[in-house]
Amino acid sequence: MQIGQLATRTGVPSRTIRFYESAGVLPEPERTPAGYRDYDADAISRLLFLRAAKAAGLTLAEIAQVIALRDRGESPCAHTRQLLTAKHTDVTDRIRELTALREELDDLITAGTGFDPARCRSDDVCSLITVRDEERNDQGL
Amino acid sequence: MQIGQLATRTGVPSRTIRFYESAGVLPEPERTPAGYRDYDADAISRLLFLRAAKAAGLTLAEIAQVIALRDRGESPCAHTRQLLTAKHTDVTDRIRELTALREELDDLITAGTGFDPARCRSDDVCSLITVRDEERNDQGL
DNA sequence: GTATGGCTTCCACCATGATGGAAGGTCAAG
DNA sequence: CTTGACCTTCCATCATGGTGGAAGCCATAC
Repeated sequence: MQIGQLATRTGVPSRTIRFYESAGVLPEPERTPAGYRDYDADAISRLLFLRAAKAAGLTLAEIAQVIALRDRGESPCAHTRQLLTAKHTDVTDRIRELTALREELDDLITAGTGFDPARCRSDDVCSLITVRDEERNDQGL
Repeated sequence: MQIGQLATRTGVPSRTIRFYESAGVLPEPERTPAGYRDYDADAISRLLFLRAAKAAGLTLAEIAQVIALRDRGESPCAHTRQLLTAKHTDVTDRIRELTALREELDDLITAGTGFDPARCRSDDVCSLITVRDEERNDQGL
Protein backbone atom coordinates (compact mmCIF):
# COMPACT_ATOMS: atom_id res chain seq x y z
CA MET A 1 0.00 0.00 0.00
CA GLN A 2 1.20 3.52 -0.81
CA ILE A 3 1.64 6.24 1.75
CA GLY A 4 -1.54 8.01 0.68
CA GLN A 5 -3.65 4.98 1.38
CA LEU A 6 -1.95 4.43 4.72
CA ALA A 7 -2.69 8.07 5.50
CA THR A 8 -6.34 7.63 4.59
CA ARG A 9 -6.69 4.45 6.62
CA THR A 10 -5.08 5.84 9.75
CA GLY A 11 -6.07 9.48 9.57
CA VAL A 12 -2.42 10.50 9.76
CA PRO A 13 -1.30 12.82 6.90
CA SER A 14 1.32 11.44 4.48
CA ARG A 15 3.49 14.33 5.44
CA THR A 16 3.36 13.37 9.10
CA ILE A 17 4.01 9.70 8.32
CA ARG A 18 7.24 10.68 6.53
CA PHE A 19 8.10 12.90 9.46
CA TYR A 20 7.57 10.01 11.88
CA GLU A 21 9.84 7.86 9.75
CA SER A 22 12.56 10.51 9.65
CA ALA A 23 12.18 10.89 13.41
CA GLY A 24 12.86 7.19 13.85
CA VAL A 25 9.45 6.47 15.30
CA LEU A 26 8.40 4.42 12.29
CA PRO A 27 10.65 1.94 10.44
CA GLU A 28 11.58 2.52 6.84
CA PRO A 29 9.16 0.60 4.63
CA GLU A 30 9.92 -1.35 1.48
CA ARG A 31 10.15 0.60 -1.74
CA THR A 32 8.55 -0.10 -5.11
CA PRO A 33 10.88 -0.08 -8.15
CA ALA A 34 9.74 3.51 -8.65
CA GLY A 35 10.94 4.44 -5.16
CA TYR A 36 7.48 4.70 -3.62
CA ARG A 37 7.08 3.66 -0.01
CA ASP A 38 5.28 0.32 0.06
CA TYR A 39 3.62 -0.43 3.38
CA ASP A 40 2.28 -3.72 4.64
CA ALA A 41 -0.66 -4.20 6.99
CA ASP A 42 1.64 -4.07 9.99
CA ALA A 43 2.25 -0.39 9.26
CA ILE A 44 -1.39 0.33 10.01
CA SER A 45 -1.25 -1.17 13.50
CA ARG A 46 2.03 0.62 14.13
CA LEU A 47 0.53 3.95 13.17
CA LEU A 48 -2.60 3.28 15.19
CA PHE A 49 -0.40 2.40 18.13
CA LEU A 50 1.50 5.61 17.57
CA ARG A 51 -1.70 7.60 17.53
CA ALA A 52 -2.97 5.87 20.65
CA ALA A 53 0.28 6.37 22.51
CA LYS A 54 0.29 10.04 21.61
CA ALA A 55 -3.27 10.28 22.84
CA ALA A 56 -2.07 8.70 26.07
CA GLY A 57 0.36 11.57 26.42
CA LEU A 58 3.60 9.86 25.43
CA THR A 59 6.20 11.82 23.49
CA LEU A 60 7.54 10.55 20.18
CA ALA A 61 10.83 9.73 21.92
CA GLU A 62 9.02 7.58 24.48
CA ILE A 63 7.02 5.88 21.76
CA ALA A 64 10.22 5.23 19.82
CA GLN A 65 11.64 3.47 22.89
CA VAL A 66 8.71 1.09 23.07
CA ILE A 67 8.85 0.35 19.35
CA ALA A 68 12.61 -0.17 19.48
CA LEU A 69 12.23 -2.66 22.34
CA ARG A 70 9.62 -4.53 20.43
CA ASP A 71 11.73 -4.56 17.29
CA ARG A 72 14.57 -6.15 19.24
CA GLY A 73 12.23 -8.99 20.07
CA GLU A 74 11.77 -7.99 23.69
CA SER A 75 8.44 -7.53 25.32
CA PRO A 76 7.86 -3.82 25.75
CA CYS A 77 5.08 -4.39 28.25
CA ALA A 78 7.17 -3.80 31.36
CA HIS A 79 8.84 -0.82 29.82
CA THR A 80 5.55 0.57 28.62
CA ARG A 81 4.08 0.22 32.10
CA GLN A 82 7.11 2.06 33.45
CA LEU A 83 6.58 4.88 30.95
CA LEU A 84 2.89 5.06 31.72
CA THR A 85 3.53 5.15 35.44
CA ALA A 86 6.08 7.95 35.09
CA LYS A 87 3.66 9.86 32.91
CA HIS A 88 0.94 9.33 35.49
CA THR A 89 3.17 10.89 38.13
CA ASP A 90 3.95 13.84 35.87
CA VAL A 91 0.29 14.47 35.17
CA THR A 92 -0.60 14.22 38.85
CA ASP A 93 2.06 16.79 39.71
CA ARG A 94 0.83 19.14 37.01
CA ILE A 95 -2.75 18.83 38.18
CA ARG A 96 -1.68 19.73 41.71
CA GLU A 97 0.22 22.78 40.47
CA LEU A 98 -2.62 23.91 38.25
CA THR A 99 -5.06 23.53 41.12
CA ALA A 100 -2.88 25.80 43.26
CA LEU A 101 -2.78 28.31 40.44
CA ARG A 102 -6.53 28.16 40.08
CA GLU A 103 -6.87 28.97 43.75
CA GLU A 104 -4.69 32.01 43.23
CA LEU A 105 -6.90 33.08 40.34
CA ASP A 106 -9.87 32.49 42.63
CA ASP A 107 -8.32 34.86 45.16
CA LEU A 108 -7.68 37.47 42.49
CA ILE A 109 -11.26 37.28 41.32
CA THR A 110 -12.59 37.50 44.86
CA ALA A 111 -10.32 40.46 45.60
CA GLY A 112 -11.51 42.18 42.43
CA THR A 113 -15.18 41.76 43.25
CA GLY A 114 -16.64 44.80 44.98
CA PHE A 115 -14.39 47.41 43.48
CA ASP A 116 -16.05 50.29 41.74
CA PRO A 117 -16.29 49.55 38.02
CA ALA A 118 -16.46 53.27 37.38
CA ARG A 119 -12.75 53.43 38.17
CA CYS A 120 -12.18 51.46 35.01
CA ARG A 121 -10.22 53.73 32.75
CA SER A 122 -10.72 52.64 29.16
CA ASP A 123 -7.00 53.02 28.49
CA ASP A 124 -6.15 50.51 31.21
CA VAL A 125 -8.87 48.11 30.23
CA CYS A 126 -8.20 48.17 26.55
CA SER A 127 -4.53 47.36 26.94
CA LEU A 128 -5.54 44.11 28.63
CA ILE A 129 -8.20 43.34 26.09
CA THR A 130 -5.80 44.22 23.30
CA VAL A 131 -3.25 41.74 24.55
CA ARG A 132 -5.94 39.12 24.66
CA ASP A 133 -7.21 39.87 21.18
CA GLU A 134 -3.73 39.75 19.77
CA GLU A 135 -3.27 36.32 21.24
CA ARG A 136 -6.56 35.23 19.79
CA ASN A 137 -5.42 36.35 16.36
CA ASP A 138 -2.04 34.73 16.76
CA GLN A 139 -3.10 31.44 18.27
CA GLY A 140 -6.78 31.11 17.48
CA LEU A 141 -7.63 31.15 21.17
CA MET B 1 19.89 45.61 41.60
CA GLN B 2 21.62 44.29 38.49
CA ILE B 3 20.39 41.37 36.46
CA GLY B 4 23.01 39.00 37.89
CA GLN B 5 21.87 39.60 41.43
CA LEU B 6 18.24 39.16 40.41
CA ALA B 7 19.27 35.91 38.73
CA THR B 8 21.04 34.71 41.87
CA ARG B 9 18.12 35.61 44.13
CA THR B 10 15.48 33.94 41.96
CA GLY B 11 17.41 31.05 40.46
CA VAL B 12 16.48 32.25 36.98
CA PRO B 13 19.51 32.77 34.70
CA SER B 14 20.24 36.33 33.51
CA ARG B 15 19.87 35.07 30.00
CA THR B 16 16.40 33.78 30.67
CA ILE B 17 15.40 37.00 32.42
CA ARG B 18 16.37 38.97 29.31
CA PHE B 19 14.46 36.45 27.21
CA TYR B 20 11.36 36.93 29.38
CA GLU B 21 11.65 40.67 28.93
CA SER B 22 12.00 40.37 25.16
CA ALA B 23 9.02 38.03 25.14
CA GLY B 24 6.94 40.67 26.89
CA VAL B 25 6.44 38.59 30.02
CA LEU B 26 8.49 40.94 32.18
CA PRO B 27 8.38 44.74 31.97
CA GLU B 28 11.46 46.65 30.88
CA PRO B 29 13.32 47.76 34.00
CA GLU B 30 15.04 51.06 34.59
CA ARG B 31 18.52 51.47 33.20
CA THR B 32 21.64 52.79 34.87
CA PRO B 33 23.53 55.54 32.99
CA ALA B 34 25.76 52.76 31.65
CA GLY B 35 22.75 51.00 30.18
CA TYR B 36 22.62 48.20 32.77
CA ARG B 37 19.21 46.90 33.76
CA ASP B 38 18.33 48.16 37.24
CA TYR B 39 15.68 46.10 39.02
CA ASP B 40 13.69 46.92 42.13
CA ALA B 41 12.54 44.42 44.77
CA ASP B 42 9.23 43.90 43.02
CA ALA B 43 11.05 42.18 40.18
CA ILE B 44 11.92 39.32 42.55
CA SER B 45 8.34 38.44 43.44
CA ARG B 46 7.40 38.87 39.83
CA LEU B 47 10.04 36.38 38.73
CA LEU B 48 9.20 33.94 41.50
CA PHE B 49 5.57 34.04 40.46
CA LEU B 50 6.65 33.53 36.87
CA ARG B 51 8.69 30.52 37.85
CA ALA B 52 5.81 29.02 39.82
CA ALA B 53 3.30 29.59 37.05
CA LYS B 54 5.68 28.11 34.51
CA ALA B 55 6.10 25.07 36.74
CA ALA B 56 2.33 24.76 36.68
CA GLY B 57 2.51 24.33 32.93
CA LEU B 58 1.18 27.70 31.87
CA THR B 59 2.56 29.22 28.71
CA LEU B 60 4.47 32.48 28.83
CA ALA B 61 1.57 34.14 27.03
CA GLU B 62 -0.82 33.00 29.75
CA ILE B 63 1.57 34.04 32.49
CA ALA B 64 1.94 37.45 30.87
CA GLN B 65 -1.81 37.96 31.16
CA VAL B 66 -1.91 37.00 34.82
CA ILE B 67 1.09 39.19 35.62
CA ALA B 68 -0.56 42.07 33.84
CA LEU B 69 -3.60 41.52 36.04
CA ARG B 70 -1.49 41.44 39.17
CA ASP B 71 0.06 44.71 38.08
CA ARG B 72 -3.39 46.20 37.74
CA GLY B 73 -4.72 44.72 40.96
CA GLU B 74 -5.12 48.16 42.45
CA SER B 75 -7.64 49.22 39.83
CA PRO B 76 -9.76 46.20 38.99
CA CYS B 77 -12.88 46.54 36.90
CA ALA B 78 -15.45 44.43 35.15
CA HIS B 79 -13.17 43.73 32.24
CA THR B 80 -10.25 42.61 34.34
CA ARG B 81 -12.55 40.35 36.35
CA GLN B 82 -13.86 38.99 33.08
CA LEU B 83 -10.33 38.19 31.98
CA LEU B 84 -9.55 36.65 35.35
CA THR B 85 -12.63 34.49 35.05
CA ALA B 86 -11.69 33.47 31.52
CA LYS B 87 -8.24 32.53 32.75
CA HIS B 88 -9.83 30.59 35.58
CA THR B 89 -11.97 28.74 33.07
CA ASP B 90 -8.93 27.95 30.95
CA VAL B 91 -7.11 26.52 33.94
CA THR B 92 -10.18 24.53 34.94
CA ASP B 93 -10.46 23.11 31.42
CA ARG B 94 -6.80 22.19 31.51
CA ILE B 95 -7.22 20.48 34.85
CA ARG B 96 -10.17 18.54 33.47
CA GLU B 97 -8.18 17.44 30.42
CA LEU B 98 -5.26 16.37 32.54
CA THR B 99 -7.56 14.53 34.92
CA ALA B 100 -9.06 12.63 31.99
CA LEU B 101 -5.58 11.79 30.75
CA ARG B 102 -4.62 10.61 34.21
CA GLU B 103 -7.65 8.35 34.38
CA GLU B 104 -6.75 6.95 30.99
CA LEU B 105 -3.21 6.29 32.20
CA ASP B 106 -4.65 4.74 35.35
CA ASP B 107 -6.76 2.36 33.30
CA LEU B 108 -3.85 1.47 31.06
CA ILE B 109 -1.62 0.71 34.03
CA THR B 110 -4.31 -1.27 35.82
CA ALA B 111 -5.08 -3.27 32.69
CA GLY B 112 -1.38 -3.92 32.30
CA THR B 113 -0.93 -5.36 35.77
CA GLY B 114 -0.64 -9.11 35.49
CA PHE B 115 -0.86 -8.78 31.76
CA ASP B 116 -0.09 -11.89 29.80
CA PRO B 117 3.26 -11.21 28.10
CA ALA B 118 2.26 -13.53 25.30
CA ARG B 119 -0.16 -10.91 24.05
CA CYS B 120 2.76 -8.54 23.58
CA ARG B 121 4.06 -10.69 20.77
CA SER B 122 1.09 -10.05 18.57
CA ASP B 123 1.44 -7.92 15.49
CA ASP B 124 0.67 -4.95 17.66
CA VAL B 125 3.65 -3.08 18.92
CA CYS B 126 2.23 -3.27 22.40
CA SER B 127 -1.34 -4.35 23.03
CA LEU B 128 -1.10 -2.69 26.42
CA ILE B 129 -1.89 0.55 24.69
CA THR B 130 -3.60 -0.40 21.46
CA VAL B 131 -6.27 -2.52 23.11
CA ARG B 132 -7.44 0.49 25.05
CA ASP B 133 -7.43 2.66 21.97
CA GLU B 134 -9.59 0.22 20.08
CA GLU B 135 -12.08 0.26 22.92
CA ARG B 136 -12.14 4.02 22.80
CA ASN B 137 -12.70 4.00 19.05
CA ASP B 138 -15.58 1.59 19.55
CA GLN B 139 -17.20 4.14 21.77
CA GLY B 140 -16.97 6.76 19.08
CA LEU B 141 -14.47 8.86 21.00
C1' DG C 1 1.07 13.47 -25.83
C1' DT C 2 -0.22 15.75 -21.99
C1' DA C 3 -2.81 16.74 -17.98
C1' DT C 4 -3.58 15.28 -13.38
C1' DG C 5 -2.70 13.49 -9.19
C1' DG C 6 0.34 11.09 -6.29
C1' DC C 7 4.79 10.25 -5.01
C1' DT C 8 9.85 11.62 -4.08
C1' DT C 9 13.47 14.69 -1.76
C1' DC C 10 15.18 18.73 0.37
C1' DC C 11 15.13 23.00 2.61
C1' DA C 12 12.61 26.36 5.07
C1' DC C 13 9.58 27.81 8.46
C1' DC C 14 6.02 28.01 12.50
C1' DA C 15 5.47 28.34 17.72
C1' DT C 16 7.47 27.56 22.35
C1' DG C 17 11.05 28.29 25.64
C1' DA C 18 14.88 28.81 26.04
C1' DT C 19 20.59 28.40 25.55
C1' DG C 20 25.23 29.54 23.42
C1' DG C 21 28.59 32.42 21.46
C1' DA C 22 30.63 36.56 19.56
C1' DA C 23 31.88 41.24 20.00
C1' DG C 24 32.03 44.85 22.66
C1' DG C 25 30.93 48.39 26.81
C1' DT C 26 31.47 49.19 32.07
C1' DC C 27 33.55 49.06 36.42
C1' DA C 28 36.27 48.06 40.52
C1' DA C 29 40.55 46.10 42.20
C1' DG C 30 45.40 45.64 41.98
C1' DC D 1 46.68 50.54 32.98
C1' DT D 2 45.33 46.05 32.82
C1' DT D 3 42.65 42.25 34.25
C1' DG D 4 38.49 40.05 35.08
C1' DA D 5 33.79 39.98 36.20
C1' DC D 6 29.81 41.67 34.76
C1' DC D 7 26.89 43.86 31.53
C1' DT D 8 25.06 44.93 26.60
C1' DT D 9 23.19 43.46 21.87
C1' DC D 10 22.49 40.39 18.07
C1' DC D 11 22.44 36.12 15.68
C1' DA D 12 22.49 31.12 15.82
C1' DT D 13 21.13 26.83 17.73
C1' DC D 14 18.54 23.30 20.31
C1' DA D 15 14.32 20.21 21.13
C1' DT D 16 9.46 19.18 19.98
C1' DG D 17 6.04 18.20 16.52
C1' DG D 18 5.08 19.14 12.85
C1' DT D 19 3.56 22.23 8.15
C1' DG D 20 4.63 24.45 3.57
C1' DG D 21 6.61 24.87 -0.81
C1' DA D 22 9.54 23.81 -4.75
C1' DA D 23 11.31 20.77 -8.15
C1' DG D 24 11.07 16.68 -10.10
C1' DC D 25 9.65 11.48 -10.95
C1' DC D 26 5.72 8.09 -11.85
C1' DA D 27 1.36 6.30 -13.42
C1' DT D 28 -2.90 6.64 -15.34
C1' DA D 29 -6.77 8.80 -17.97
C1' DC D 30 -8.17 11.03 -22.02
